[in-house]
Amino acid sequence: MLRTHTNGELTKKHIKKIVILTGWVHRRRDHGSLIFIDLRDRYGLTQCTFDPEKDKASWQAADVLRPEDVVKIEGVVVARPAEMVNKKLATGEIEVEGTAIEVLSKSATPPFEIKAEHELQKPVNEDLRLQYRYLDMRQPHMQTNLRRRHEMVKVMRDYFHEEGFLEIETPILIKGTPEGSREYIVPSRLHRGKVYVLPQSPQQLKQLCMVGGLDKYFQIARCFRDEDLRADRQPEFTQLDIEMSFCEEEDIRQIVEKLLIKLSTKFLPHKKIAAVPFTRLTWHEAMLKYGSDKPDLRFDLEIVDVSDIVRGSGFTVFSHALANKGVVRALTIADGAKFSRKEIDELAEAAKIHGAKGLAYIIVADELKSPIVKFLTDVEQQSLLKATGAKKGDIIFFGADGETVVAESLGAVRLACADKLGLRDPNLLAYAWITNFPLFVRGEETGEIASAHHPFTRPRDEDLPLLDMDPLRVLAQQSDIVLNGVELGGGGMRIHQGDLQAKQFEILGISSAQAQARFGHLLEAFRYGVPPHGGTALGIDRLVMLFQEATSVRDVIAFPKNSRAEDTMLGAPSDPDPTTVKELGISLLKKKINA
RNA sequence: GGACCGGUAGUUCAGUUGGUUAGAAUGCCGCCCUGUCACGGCGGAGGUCGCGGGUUCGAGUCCCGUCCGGUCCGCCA
Repeated sequence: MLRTHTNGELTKKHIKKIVILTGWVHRRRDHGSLIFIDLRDRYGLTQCTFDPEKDKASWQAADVLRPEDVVKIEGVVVARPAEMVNKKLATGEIEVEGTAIEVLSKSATPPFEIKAEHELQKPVNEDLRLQYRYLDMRQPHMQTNLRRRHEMVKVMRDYFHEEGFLEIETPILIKGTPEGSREYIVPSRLHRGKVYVLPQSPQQLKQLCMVGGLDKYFQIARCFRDEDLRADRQPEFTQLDIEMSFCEEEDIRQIVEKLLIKLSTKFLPHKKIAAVPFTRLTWHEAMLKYGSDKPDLRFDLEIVDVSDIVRGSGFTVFSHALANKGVVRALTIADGAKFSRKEIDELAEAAKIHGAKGLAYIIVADELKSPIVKFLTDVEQQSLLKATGAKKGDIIFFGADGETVVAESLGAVRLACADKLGLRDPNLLAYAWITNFPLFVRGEETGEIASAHHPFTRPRDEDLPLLDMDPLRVLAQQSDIVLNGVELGGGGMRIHQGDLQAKQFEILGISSAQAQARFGHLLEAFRYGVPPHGGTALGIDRLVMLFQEATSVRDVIAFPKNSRAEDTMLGAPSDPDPTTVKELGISLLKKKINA
């Protein structure tokens, strides 16, 4: 190594030692004759001093150093006088009296300043950060995030190894299935006019690993989805993917729960896990009480159904919604009576984003204050107060519409109120299992039945008879794990019988010929002895994001894409090379589609 | 595909009711300074106010369009 020590390790123990340090010039403080250079690397900062009376040559070299120059500094470790100790630095008790400087690489003035951990910093524009990601990575929060990510993944690997899992790599070039999210395709030179597809998840391959007798599989798996992005969604992302044989759904939850507790106590010892074992809610309960399949359970604020109370109500918004097979639900916010008119309008906007036409409310004071109270009978008013448990000082919000709109809009109002009231405790880890997901949903646009998760999800055994009668009522052996209102991942039991799998394809409107074409490999594999199996996948980017209190997964990914799925640093995606396009036979692809 | 917020110096931002030469901090450059650590002092350079059009005697400011960035909805088996 070019250095004897890093910039984070010198202490009083090293005094009088001759050392060689390397790193970036973080800052230069020039006192006319005496010059201070803060030398920075991943490990910390070390102050180096250059005194013309002690060493003229190195002092002259220090005089022309600029921030971000990469240098090698030789010198002797000396104690700082007591009054000059810097308590903000791990190396603050010493400094290095420089005797020689070698400039390894000069730096141009960077487009933004690199700040140290203890320095105030305002974040610069993210597109600039992404364009100069290699500079942004020098910032302490990025260094911390990426280091913590590594440490968390290390814990996962060690954990699953100890639990008897094998880390198996599945291919990135695979075959597509038109089910599910949009896929990235990769044209093939050897097979002109044909394409590989990048996996949205290794789902089928890990199931085939179970057929292959690997028993317990895990992978830190890169997944690709060509969908629009969000703060917590990237087109390529990493999931902790696991699958096990001869298990039941509870075994999967146990293994994940144990890991999450381990990670939480190791990396967030100052935070409290809200409930161990983790809270469990059925999907129906979650949607009713919290208006979300990923509820933030750091606070209560529950929604109740009041349809029966206002069924005959003179308030037409309520009665019309109920007449149209909708529901009326109420969300009571303790201390919400203090909301201003403006705040209530903001909450109504939050409801409208999710399809609500408005947001009726009642403020509970000495009397009920509300634009709608005149439409409600005394009996209705008293029943509503009883059903909601609202007390003086509270506000009750109402949603009246189709069930989904009411749930989601009141769910959004619930979260917005929690923000306004500061109820989202940053030191609480509210993990929750959302269980018993529906197996199927009706597609909003197509009106056809579609898988809620994926077509390999196993129905609950007791719901098997419903498959023929009323498939939308079938619940799945499927649960999601949620942390503080963010979906970390989900999984459950898979179908391991060919006939049940075939039936499920049929319900999904996939003909046996189509099923054979798309999933023939799976159906064929299911003929040769399949262990009952199940598994799950956790979003590693999201998990690290939450642990680091980052506001975006981009802050825990070394080289993320921007919100338009571009890498502005590399300039990807880019125009293809014409020769390559010819070789790949992309025009053939077009012809095939037109044919 | 849609809604909202933003785009002014390298960076982070301010810019009043439309009014003279568009400011601050920081960074950058130069000079001074031997104990600073976000060093300090003095001086300097640095701007197509995203772009195009319009209204006006006059536009960073108002209007229309457009591009770019971000957040959200749709979408994400």
